[in-house]
Amino acid sequence: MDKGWGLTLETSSSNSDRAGFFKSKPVFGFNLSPKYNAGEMFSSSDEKRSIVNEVDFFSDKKPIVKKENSQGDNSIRTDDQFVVNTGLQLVTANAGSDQSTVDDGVSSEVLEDKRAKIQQLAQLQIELERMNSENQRLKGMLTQVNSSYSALQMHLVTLMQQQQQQQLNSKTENTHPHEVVGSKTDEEKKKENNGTIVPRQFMELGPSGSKVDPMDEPSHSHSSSEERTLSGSPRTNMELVSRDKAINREESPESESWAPNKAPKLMNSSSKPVEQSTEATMRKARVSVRARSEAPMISDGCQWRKYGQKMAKGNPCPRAYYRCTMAVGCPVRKQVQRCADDRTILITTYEGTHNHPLPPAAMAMASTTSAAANMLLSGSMPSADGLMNTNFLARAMLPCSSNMATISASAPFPTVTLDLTAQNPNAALPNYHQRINQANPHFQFPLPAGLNHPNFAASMSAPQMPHIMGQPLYNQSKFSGLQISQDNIHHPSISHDTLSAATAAITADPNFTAALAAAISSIIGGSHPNNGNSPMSGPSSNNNNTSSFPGN
DNA sequence: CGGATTTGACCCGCGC
DNA sequence: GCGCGGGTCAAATCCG
Repeated sequence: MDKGWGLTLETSSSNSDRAGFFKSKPVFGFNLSPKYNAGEMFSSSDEKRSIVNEVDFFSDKKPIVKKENSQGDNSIRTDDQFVVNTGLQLVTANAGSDQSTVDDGVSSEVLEDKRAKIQQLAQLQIELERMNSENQRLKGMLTQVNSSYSALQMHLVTLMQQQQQQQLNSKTENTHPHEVVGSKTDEEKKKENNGTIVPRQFMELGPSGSKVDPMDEPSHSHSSSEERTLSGSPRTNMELVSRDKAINREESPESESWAPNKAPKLMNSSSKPVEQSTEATMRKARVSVRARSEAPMISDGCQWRKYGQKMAKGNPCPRAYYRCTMAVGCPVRKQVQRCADDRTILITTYEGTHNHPLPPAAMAMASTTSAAANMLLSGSMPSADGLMNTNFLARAMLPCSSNMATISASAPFPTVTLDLTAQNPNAALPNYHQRINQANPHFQFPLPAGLNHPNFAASMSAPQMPHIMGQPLYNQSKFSGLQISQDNIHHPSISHDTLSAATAAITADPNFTAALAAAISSIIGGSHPNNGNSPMSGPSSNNNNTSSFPGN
């Protein structure tokens, strides 16, 4: 008979090393299921004894005590996740009372010993209750802090944007009060500026937003471009300016050829200048998703039309270009390319914001990319601010995440990279990707040991992004065939509720930082796999499983 | 026949 | 100025 009283807590999960303190379910490696079948916590014995069959450690109610003959090991099994091996051979809680059946052969010493053990058990029970309540309290505090933090961040970003806009407006008025909009070509502008490119502000919000976005109206591209060169923003970013020109070029024909409904938008532009300008800058921000998939394209709920394919330098796999066709003139595009080093990895880069209602299937992804773009805009403030804002995002995510998302706020495209492919991004990073990022100035966030991205800008983690994206990454049979190895998912069990909460958080919150942080927090809370009934499973007409995928 | 895809050409920015 | 590379266009082609 094992009289050892060492309380061994065996956990079959690694959750305990992952801030379990703040999780709703597992606390200290326990799954706080109200019912603990303690029938197995008693060692086998030939002796009949009254045993505690059920112990409700965490309920307000007293543990349920049943008299029952039972045999078992010394462990407490909890919802098939954790096993608490008590090493105890417990007898009834009121051992020695009339209701207990004690073997007459047991000595008084043994009885006292048992009483002591029972007291210890009770103390443990109380302690667990205390910890549970404390866990709940801390969890609530964390939630509150997160929300407050997000609100503060948003407020700060808004203030900075307003301030920037004020500066922009004042400078525009003071330095070029009589410029005629739309009267000069880019070439003329270059000549006027001695061929130099005048830096401009990344964001153009506020009253000056009455400027027409070049991507919305080709005929205004020059004027808009000119106004940008006149902006005289304190920010000196040649790349952004250059990129803007490229965008002007790209968008103008696009608007002519496949965006006939841009005219109404243009007419609204005067009434909603901010939206217009924001969309223009959205065009620059990108969200890149790296995921294992043998399908030609991950299904994200939107309809895409392929408009080009190019061989990219440094990657034998061609890069395919898609644009959203769910609405005429939708500016959203995406690039799909297989990783050069590991062709099972599919790199999908989203750019832009949808200008149309989205089906539920596409909401999560679209909101995420849109919000990411928003976030990156805030991270594109003048250098110090940009750094700070980007740190906001990472810091918002880091408390609950570990390693797999990257912010590259540097030009030419500020990009958020979500790596869903491996636990160790160092191993997963393709050289191609590294090359891209090596060219960029970057900074890095502190991450758990061994999980940093040495070549990425700001790293943060989102191995749970499949769920954040509302994408049925576990279900490849239905649409995309997207393969996410469970080995590569830190939290292989994500509940549908969690998914919903995460998706809702993102779709409801235009701010990527807050939304993503909330989503990750929610996901870290743990649960079980989505069975593939994700909203992402909606029909996507032409976007999937074609044989034309680059690299296939 | 209409829509989607393919693919060569083209444009533009950038670096040398 | 020239070449390279990324991105897009659009005619040709494919496909249901």
